[in-house]
Amino acid sequence: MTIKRLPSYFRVLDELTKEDVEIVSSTEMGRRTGFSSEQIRKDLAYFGAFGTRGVGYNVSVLRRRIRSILGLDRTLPVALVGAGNLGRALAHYNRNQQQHMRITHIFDINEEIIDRPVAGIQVQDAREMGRIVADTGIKMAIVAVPREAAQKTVDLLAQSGVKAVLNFAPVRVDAPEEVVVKSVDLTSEMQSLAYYCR
Amino acid sequence: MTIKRLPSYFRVLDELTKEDVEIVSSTEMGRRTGFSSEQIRKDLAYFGAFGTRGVGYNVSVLRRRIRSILGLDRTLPVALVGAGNLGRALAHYNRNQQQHMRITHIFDINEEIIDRPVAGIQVQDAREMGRIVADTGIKMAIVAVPREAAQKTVDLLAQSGVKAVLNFAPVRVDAPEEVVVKSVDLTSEMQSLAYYCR
DNA sequence: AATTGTGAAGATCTTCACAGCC
DNA sequence: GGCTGTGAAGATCTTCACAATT
Repeated sequence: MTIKRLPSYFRVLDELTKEDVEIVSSTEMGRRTGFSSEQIRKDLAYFGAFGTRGVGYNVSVLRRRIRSILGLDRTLPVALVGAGNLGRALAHYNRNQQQHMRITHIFDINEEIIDRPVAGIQVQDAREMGRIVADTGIKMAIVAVPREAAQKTVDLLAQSGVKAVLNFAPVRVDAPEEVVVKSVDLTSEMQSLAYYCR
Repeated sequence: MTIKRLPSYFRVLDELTKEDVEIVSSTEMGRRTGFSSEQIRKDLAYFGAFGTRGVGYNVSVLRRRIRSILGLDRTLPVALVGAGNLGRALAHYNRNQQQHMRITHIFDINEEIIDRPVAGIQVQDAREMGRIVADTGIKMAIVAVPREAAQKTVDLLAQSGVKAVLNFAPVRVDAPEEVVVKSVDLTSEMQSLAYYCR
């Protein structure tokens, strides 16, 4: 709900920081994010009132606050499971993007790519994943394995202490209540868009 | 709303077809998709009643009906714009997946990859995109360009007759009312998941 | 004068509950 | 007896409208 929109606000606040803007109104944030100004005020008020009536929001204060709410004030280590086409693309993408979260471990079962580097990270044997993830205390994982392997992968990750999973396998996966799974199914997205192509 | 869920139903119906199941209840569909049975019945009833009371839904009839609603009874040609890491991964992914929609054109502005093949398709010069998309009547496009180029890319696609866009650039893009844009922002997805990692 | 924060109204989406049909 | 189709109730999400504050 609100959490889903915070990253948009965060991105806009980054833009505004680069533009040396110090104060921003909910209306201007709305113009840049596509959400309504009331929505934005409600969202921000939900975590405590950060604005000044008659003035607006202090960009740097609000940015830091959202960063802290999202837990991005410390760089978050991420495990990537599956180094096929999609997994490798995600690894490269992540390397070129962010500082707030970084893929630090990559796992696969394919003998041919184990020990080889992908985006500067050595691929590790997926059979050791449980131990390594638990030992390093990794809390977030990206699953880019074939659909048949997805449920077992998520089971193992959950068991190893992972709290959030971004799943790219086109299948529904169950997880214990304390683990959040967000699925991105590219085939489904495209199929639903096909509806609008007549 | 309903449209978003149809691809899940479609996938389950494919599974059931492979398992030689002829009749399925909304309860069983719910078990497999994670949606409630009432939800599923409402969704299906919205497009006309396909079930038989006391019995269930005929798998092959329902599958064909959903395929037709989504417009996937003819293979849909798709243009991919941007052949960087992500674009190339999407091209390979699409080649290995589906028959219902196929990437038939790839465009980029990088001279070094124009005319080279990606996933068996020759990359074309993005400066010719408008003409080619309009001439071939392509209605769906995947945008995997840098954020700075996203809005102009969508503008050109919309102008060339595209009706649906799957956008991977991490930025809000505006489009005319008759064009549907669905954005998948991997950074945003990960950032909102970070919230659950404490 | 401008802009936030928020209760109330409105819209949308989901679940409940059961009549209707096989 | 079992399952669909659906109006009504409930829940959730969004917008409206305005008092509070600078």
